Parts: sequence; structure tokens; C-alpha cells
Amino acid sequence: MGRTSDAKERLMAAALDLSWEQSYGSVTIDDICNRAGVKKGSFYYFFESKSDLAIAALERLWLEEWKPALDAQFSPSVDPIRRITGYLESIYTRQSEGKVKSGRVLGCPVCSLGSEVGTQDGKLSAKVRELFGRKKKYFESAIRDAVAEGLVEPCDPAEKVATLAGLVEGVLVQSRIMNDPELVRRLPAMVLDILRPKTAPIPSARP
Amino acid sequence: MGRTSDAKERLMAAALDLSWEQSYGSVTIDDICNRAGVKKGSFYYFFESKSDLAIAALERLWLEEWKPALDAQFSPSVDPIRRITGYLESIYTRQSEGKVKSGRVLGCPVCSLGSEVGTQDGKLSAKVRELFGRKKKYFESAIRDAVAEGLVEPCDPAEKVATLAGLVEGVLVQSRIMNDPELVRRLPAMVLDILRPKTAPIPSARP
DNA sequence: TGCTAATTAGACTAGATGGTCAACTATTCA
DNA sequence: TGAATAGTTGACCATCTAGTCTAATTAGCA
Repeated sequence: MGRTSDAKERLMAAALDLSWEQSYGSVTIDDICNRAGVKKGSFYYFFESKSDLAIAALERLWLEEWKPALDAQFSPSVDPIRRITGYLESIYTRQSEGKVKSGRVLGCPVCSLGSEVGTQDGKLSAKVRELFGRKKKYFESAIRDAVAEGLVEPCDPAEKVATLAGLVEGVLVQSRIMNDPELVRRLPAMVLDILRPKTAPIPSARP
Repeated sequence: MGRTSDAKERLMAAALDLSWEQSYGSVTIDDICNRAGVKKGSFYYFFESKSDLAIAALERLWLEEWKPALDAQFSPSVDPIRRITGYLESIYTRQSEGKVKSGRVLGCPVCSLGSEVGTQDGKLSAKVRELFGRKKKYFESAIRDAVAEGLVEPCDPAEKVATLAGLVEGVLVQSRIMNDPELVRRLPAMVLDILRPKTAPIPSARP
């Protein structure tokens, strides 16, 4: 009963895109409404505030993009080391596609947003931490499996993941600042240099 | 001739502090003026815009803080590996002091600012890149020296530095988002795990 | 078909923000 | 001492922005 609409979805997509292309703080509610083709009255019908919208947009990002991509890349049917390098390669693909489309390397939207609001918006940065926490589990599991299969030296998976996550996020931030996808391209090699697998990881199938 | 003032300095310091504690975009010119104890008329007497001020503030940060600290830490009289780990330890000291003072781990001000304005303010992000470029030279030189002294395996210093810089910036961003200085404390160990020095680095003198 | 709830349009307000300006004050040096 | 110079002040304006409110519209359902 009553009419239906995808305005809510469009608002979430617009908010995420704009904060990624520019920055969370510099994007106004009017900007978001314009990009989404939605009037402000509708915005406040669906969301309480920009922060509220951003939290919803992050959860949507997880469900629609990150989770499916991670589930596919970190499938237990894939060699543990290859799960990680394959994922990093897909990051490179996305980033250099973005550079072609928008002329810019945009880095990780969640990380940029998190760094920006980390000291201010409590609920929003809690959501950012939540997403990172979920993502970390994929890496931890891959490293645990790699250790179990004797592919890498025994180590504390949590510590290794802290190093890897730091490196990956850092390289993405650098590539955003430098507008250079080349850094991201080298990410798999950098990570292998940290993991030092005993045998060369199984390369991905050529499509 | 004419009256003198340190208002310009106070404005630069206030701008840097506020953008670090919060974010560049969310800090208004009024905020900066209030923190500096300066009226808006004076602001526009010294600077054309917030962006103009930020550029000046970054150059000041380099001259007053980064350069002296780096010159001391990366002195050729210090063991090359120890230059790097010593520098990372000093980062940890600063970050955990900040956490005690302000209750927050603030990360790297230049990196946060760079990530935020990277796609928008051309001149400002050029200044950010310039600062990173200068800093990189210290690391490259240390690694070249380490290779020359046979402390680490031969490698391309530029590539190694890209990895190290990515890791360091990434860990700082993560520590800001997580508000956890512990990550930064582990940074020297993470970096040693990448450099893999053949002999244990010479520990710093206990004061 | 018409009822009803879901959605939209868009005008409106209050306050924040960037930016200007002319008058004012302090300092220095000739 | 008194210009000339360097810096300060606060009022002022136009614009932008978040947020509100009401009347109109539309889609699902009986």
C-alpha cells in the first residue's frame, strides 16, 4: 500500500560516490540531493541527517559490494596466499578503472571517510571500524589457513593482518594523494615480500 | 617600521592544530581565528583564503618541526637501520603523548589533509606531495646506506621506501581511526620485518 | 474505482560562513 | 616629534546550508 520509490537507494549511492570523489565534509545535503535527483523534502523523509545517511550508505556498501567481492575472493577453495593477492589485484583493477573514468585514483572510501570523521562523528566512525573489523576476518582466516598448510612461517595472524592492513590502506591513501595507480599495482608484490610464502603462490586462472 | 605581530604564526599554528584534531574541511575560518585569538579582518590581511593559509602552515610545519626532527634522527652518524626505527619510535612517543593530552590518536596531519583535499585543492595537495617527497629522501638515503654497509639485502631503495611509507602512513591512519596508539608502537617491529637486517640494529642509547 | 499510506515538491526560516571595508591603533625611524 | 608603515577592529553583506512544514501526488490494494 502506498507508492514505492528507489530514492533511498539513490541517495545512499550519491552520498557514497560524492564523499569518495571529494570528501565527506565538503559534500552538502543539497549536493547529494542533486546527484540523486531527489528533493530535500524526500531526503529528510528517509534520513535524519547526513551522518545518518552515511551510516546507511556504508552498510549498503558492505552488503552490495564488499561482502560479495570478499566472499568470492576469499573462498576456501582458493589457495590462501592467492586469496590475498587476488583480492589486491582486484583493488588495482577497480582503482585504475576509476582513474580512466574520473581522471583520479580515489583510494578506499571507507578509509578516507574514517580518517576524516574519526575524531568527530562517533556513530559514523563506529560503523567504519565495524566494516574494517569484518574485512579483517577474511585476511586472518587466509593467514591462518596459510600457516596450517605450511605455506608460510608460523606467526600471529592478528599481528600479520595489522601489518598487511596498514600497508594496504597506506598504499591506497598514497595512491589517492599522488593520483598514481602504479603504487597499487605493486601492492601484491609488496604483500608477498611480507608474507614470504615458501612456495610461489598458485597464479590465478587466465580468463 | 610599523607595528609588529605574531598573529600570522598563531594563525598557521591554529589552522594546523584544528585540521589535525578535526579535519581540514570541517574547520571554518572563524574557528581558526577564534583559536588564534585573531579577528577575521586580520586573517584576510595575512592570507587570501583558508587554502592559502594551509599551504603556508604546511611549509612552516616542515621548517619548524619535520626538518629538524628528521635531520637529527637521520644523521649519517647513526646506524642506517637505527635511523628508521628511531624515527618510528619518536612517532609513537608523539602519538601517545597526543592521546594523553587530547584523548585522541591523531595520526599524520599531512596525510589526513592530503587524503581529504587530494581530489580538490590542486595547490594544497601539491604542497602535501612536496612534503612527502622531501621526507622520502631521508628514508631512501638510509636504505641506500644500509645496502652499502651490507646491513640488508641489495634492493631498489625507491621501491622499499614506497612499501615502508605505505606501511607507516597506513598504520597511522588506522591508529587514528581506531584511536589506538598500540598499532604505532608495533611499527618499528613491522618495519624490521620488511627490512630484515642481517644483524640486529644497534639499539638507541638509554638517556 | 476510490481509499489510504507512501512519497514528493518546493517554499520557507534561521543561522552559519566567506569575504569586504573604512576607520582605528601601535610601532618605528627620519 | 611626527609621518609613514604595519597591523587591528568590528560592523556589514551576500550567499550558502541544514532543517521544517504543508499541500500535492502517486502507487498499491480492496
